[in-house]
Amino acid sequence: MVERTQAVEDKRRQLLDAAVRVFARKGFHASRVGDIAEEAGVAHGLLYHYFKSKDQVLEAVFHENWSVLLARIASVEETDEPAPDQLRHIATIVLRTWLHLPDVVRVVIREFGRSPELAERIGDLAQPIDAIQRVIERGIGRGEFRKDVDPVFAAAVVYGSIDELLTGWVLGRLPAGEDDVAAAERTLCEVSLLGLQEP
Amino acid sequence: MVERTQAVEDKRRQLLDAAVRVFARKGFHASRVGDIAEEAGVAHGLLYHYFKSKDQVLEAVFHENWSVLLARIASVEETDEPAPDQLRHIATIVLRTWLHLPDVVRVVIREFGRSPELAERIGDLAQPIDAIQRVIERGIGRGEFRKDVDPVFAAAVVYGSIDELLTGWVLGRLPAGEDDVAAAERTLCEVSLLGLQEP
Amino acid sequence: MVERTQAVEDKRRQLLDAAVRVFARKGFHASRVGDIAEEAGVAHGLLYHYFKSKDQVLEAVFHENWSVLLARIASVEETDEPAPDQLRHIATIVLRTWLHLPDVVRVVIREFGRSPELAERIGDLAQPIDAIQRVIERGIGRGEFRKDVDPVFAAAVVYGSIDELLTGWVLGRLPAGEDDVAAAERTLCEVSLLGLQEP
Amino acid sequence: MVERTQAVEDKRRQLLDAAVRVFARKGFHASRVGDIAEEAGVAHGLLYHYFKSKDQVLEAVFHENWSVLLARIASVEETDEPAPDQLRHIATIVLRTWLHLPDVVRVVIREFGRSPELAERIGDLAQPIDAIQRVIERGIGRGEFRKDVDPVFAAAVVYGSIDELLTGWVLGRLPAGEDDVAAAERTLCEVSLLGLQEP
DNA sequence: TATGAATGAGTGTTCATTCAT
DNA sequence: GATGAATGAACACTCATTCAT
Repeated sequence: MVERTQAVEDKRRQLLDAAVRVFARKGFHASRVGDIAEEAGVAHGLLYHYFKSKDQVLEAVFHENWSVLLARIASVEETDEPAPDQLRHIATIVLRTWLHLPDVVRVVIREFGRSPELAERIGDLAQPIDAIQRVIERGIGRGEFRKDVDPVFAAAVVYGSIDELLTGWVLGRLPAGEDDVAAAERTLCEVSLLGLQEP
Repeated sequence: MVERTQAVEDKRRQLLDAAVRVFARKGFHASRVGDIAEEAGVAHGLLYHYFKSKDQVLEAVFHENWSVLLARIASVEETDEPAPDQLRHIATIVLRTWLHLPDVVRVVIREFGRSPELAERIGDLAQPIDAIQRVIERGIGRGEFRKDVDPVFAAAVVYGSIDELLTGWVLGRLPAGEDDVAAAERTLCEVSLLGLQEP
Repeated sequence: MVERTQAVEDKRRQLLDAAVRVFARKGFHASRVGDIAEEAGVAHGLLYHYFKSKDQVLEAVFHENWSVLLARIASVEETDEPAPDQLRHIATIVLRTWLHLPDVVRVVIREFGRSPELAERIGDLAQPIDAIQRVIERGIGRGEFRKDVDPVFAAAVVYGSIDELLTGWVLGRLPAGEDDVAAAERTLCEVSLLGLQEP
Repeated sequence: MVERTQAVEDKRRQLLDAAVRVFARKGFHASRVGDIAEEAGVAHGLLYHYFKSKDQVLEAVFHENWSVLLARIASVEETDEPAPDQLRHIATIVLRTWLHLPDVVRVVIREFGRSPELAERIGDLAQPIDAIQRVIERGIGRGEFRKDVDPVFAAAVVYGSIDELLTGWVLGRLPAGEDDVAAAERTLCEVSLLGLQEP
């Protein structure tokens, strides 16, 4: 029984991974249900045993891949590190995802984050921003960041920087090798973090 | 002849403005050609006298609205102001657009900037980033910015911040009134610019 | 303008008539939208300019063909003829439709009258029965029919007889020529009407 | 072996009864094979051990429920009662089925009797009509019915009345309690039978 | 016997685009 | 220029049926 459920779970995952690859390659709208099935090596009808609709596949891609990242961000928050270090860690976590799961990043960058419709269906979307905001607020409270910045806008500024680096890699307009990711990380921290700290 | 051209131009503009409103409201994919025509008060067939396709309407929306902004950014570059001031001005120009042309911003944020396909068709997309990069490079050269930041990534970081603020307004997750725009501007400059300058 | 509307109306009718023929031949469920379009000699997409859906075509078939018959039945009711004559006329009107519009009868018999779903969407369905019931009630009131029959059930009995004759013709289990229709009419009246009258 | 066959027969019956309930509730076309299996509490694949196809289930519903009724009608024919009494008995048998097996009646009324396709596959369909016709012919021969009615059409008329009463109950447009069935029976006999007899 | 994963043919509907008027 | 009827490619989704286990 457990094995059976396991097999089912494996197949689901197989479909989902195929979907990630296809969405990453062609974009969600241009991807047909048949493309996903073909990529997974199954008949397209099977997809509907595991997912309610093409839209739901996209949601699952998000939930079942991004949630890992969100959990790691949350665990950073629970640390008692100084706020600048926490921010640095969050940035690292997000940026390094590009190296581990480039296709997932491609899909997330392209399909999520700009669509009001998706944002409504998926509550988790803004979570990284919210986490950043909380860290900044804590940093201000502890005197680690200057008191005259608005945490709401500052969070957007920091998150936007991270997001844009990923976007640059996804769209191929930024160098995207391992060293480049490290360099981007450094630049990000130098600019955003120093900007947040007392001069 | 001139009148004729003027009338043609007017009608074209009328359709384009209708398209902006419709795209802003429903998103490009969910907008039907008939919706645009209806919004403009004409038959949908007429759209094809002025545009080759629905895609081309989207491109025109970009070119004919965003180009003004790009021109103003370019004119900032020609100034001999200090680099930090230039950056500040660029940020102001982009952010204030939210107050003047919110629908255009909605469309640009939602439809451009994440699509490799569009990016290929529209070369101008990255122009604000490029301008920012040039300003940063100039600033470094003049000793106004620190020498140890990578201008390429730094430009992405700065542009990402601007972009995310607009996105926050478009998606309604940031306060978007006139005062808020001013506050966002301030926060952006404090964080990004100070981060760029020598400590 | 009127001509234009006329042309549109004509085309709609052309589609509707094609639909009647196709539905009569294959039944509604087995008929594809493409069959109707092909029968009408147009592209299948055009059907959706005139009708909202395949279901709506079926409803239109009913409304725009059966309503004539219902009107004629209603006009019989307004006569001051004796009730038996009125019943006879109603029966004649319905039965003769087989000769004038056999395909319409085929569709009505096969698709309507047994489907609770359709009955809900189309209120007119029971109208012939209701008319018959009113005539019987009037006949009883005037002493033309015996007082001891229940008009509700009697109406069902009379209408059922008519309906079954049409069904017999549609299904080919009754002789269906012109003379046969006349003979059926006679039999129907002899049996049902005499049964209703005082012995 | 007998036990095995019995168990098999039981399961088959269990599926068939489930099918009757489901078809009665949603209609044949709207019923999925999975619905039947779910109603029976088994996996849908199992259905194909007992029936060749969904269509065949419907046929079995008919044969294995309606045949009882046909047998009883046949036994009435073998009686040497007067023809009017025989007709009365046939009517009673059919109408009372509504009280005993309402779901079967629902399915039979809705799915059989109007479909040429089914009529071809199931020869028994017209049997009640044929029986009625034979009784009428016998009645005419014995002088119990008038000689001037056409037995073919008269049979249709009588059967149509019965059929319409059932339909009225199935569709909820006639009162359907026990007393109502009795009243309908009375009305039917008064109208149809008296109409058949010599005035 | 029983399960339910897997298949894939089948279809209604949408909508960008064309073009006769 | 302006209209909107006409076209037809494209596509998500359903579901009866099969079959390995």
